[in-house]
Amino acid sequence: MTVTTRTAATLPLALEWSTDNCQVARTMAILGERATIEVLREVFNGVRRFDDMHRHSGVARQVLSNRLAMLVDEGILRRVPYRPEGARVRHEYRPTAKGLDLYPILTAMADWGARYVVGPEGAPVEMAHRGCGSRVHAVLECESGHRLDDPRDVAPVPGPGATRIS
Amino acid sequence: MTVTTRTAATLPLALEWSTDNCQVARTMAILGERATIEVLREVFNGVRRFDDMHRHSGVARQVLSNRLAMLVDEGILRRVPYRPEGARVRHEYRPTAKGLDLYPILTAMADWGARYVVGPEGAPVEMAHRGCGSRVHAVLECESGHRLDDPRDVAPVPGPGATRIS
DNA sequence: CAGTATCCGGTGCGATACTG
DNA sequence: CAGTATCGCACCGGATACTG
Repeated sequence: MTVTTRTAATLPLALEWSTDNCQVARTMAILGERATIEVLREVFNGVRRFDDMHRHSGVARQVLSNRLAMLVDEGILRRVPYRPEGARVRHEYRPTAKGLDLYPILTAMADWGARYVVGPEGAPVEMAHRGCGSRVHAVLECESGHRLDDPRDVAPVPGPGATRIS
Repeated sequence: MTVTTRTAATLPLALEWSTDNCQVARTMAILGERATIEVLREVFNGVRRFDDMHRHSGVARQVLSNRLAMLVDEGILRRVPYRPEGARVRHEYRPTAKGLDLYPILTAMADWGARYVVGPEGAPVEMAHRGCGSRVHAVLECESGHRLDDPRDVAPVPGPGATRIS
């Protein structure tokens, strides 16, 4: 036994389970590149056209092009054609439902970052409730309705897609 | 005006605000590398010794060494010496409070990944409430007590650390 | 305005070998 | 067992130039 302590004896040990195809790692594989998170921030902030994103974020055009294509390919953004009056057709990038569902992830990162990685001047960005204007945070809740304020009450367990290691 | 639509007129336009030092990007800079998330998963799963992590995760020794040092340096993990009886002193890596506070991020990613990036066999990993065993999810809640089930009710706004552009 | 083509540098990561 | 040293490749990302 190499693992020293486990709080609950019913929780299986990680060493007995494969972590291949872990959905957290897969999610990070999509979001983890630096340019990707910059592109997403622009889109969620309402900046949706190529050149505006380029100027505002500073991401190189080639990289921006690559990331936008990848995010469209993943179904996180979609290209929407529109026509400014008197001009030819243009495209803008908007989040899909799958893209909007990234908000809990971005909010959780904004919360953690605000607490641990920003200086005394405060966080550059916050999440707000459109309805009432209050700040929004990501909180943990279990399906029995308990709210988990202490992260030590959480533990990863193998899901239905886990595979046992010999 | 290059931005096409905004739901609430009170929300400032992103183009007027610098996104430098955004805490989401900074957080991603720490967590975004592939090996980092693998290391964190091992630690949160209770695998805390170097060689166990190496064998179980498949991360190369040099990379594992680098990531562990970085995470200790960031205050997310700490090295804890211990002595198995009859052996010389060893070290294990444990999450700090700052590290445990990553749970909302990891849970939000597990939720999103389970919905969008895993096959029909189901998610390999889930989060559980130690107290009652129920599955744990990350939900959005505002400081006025509203629960936000629709991510379209969220909008990023400049925080106290934001700086106006010219 | 909205990209693509091409080149190049930095580095994340894997593999192998070595140390206390 | 728990790392460090070294090598090499792949790839992300920046800069410049070109196209419809």
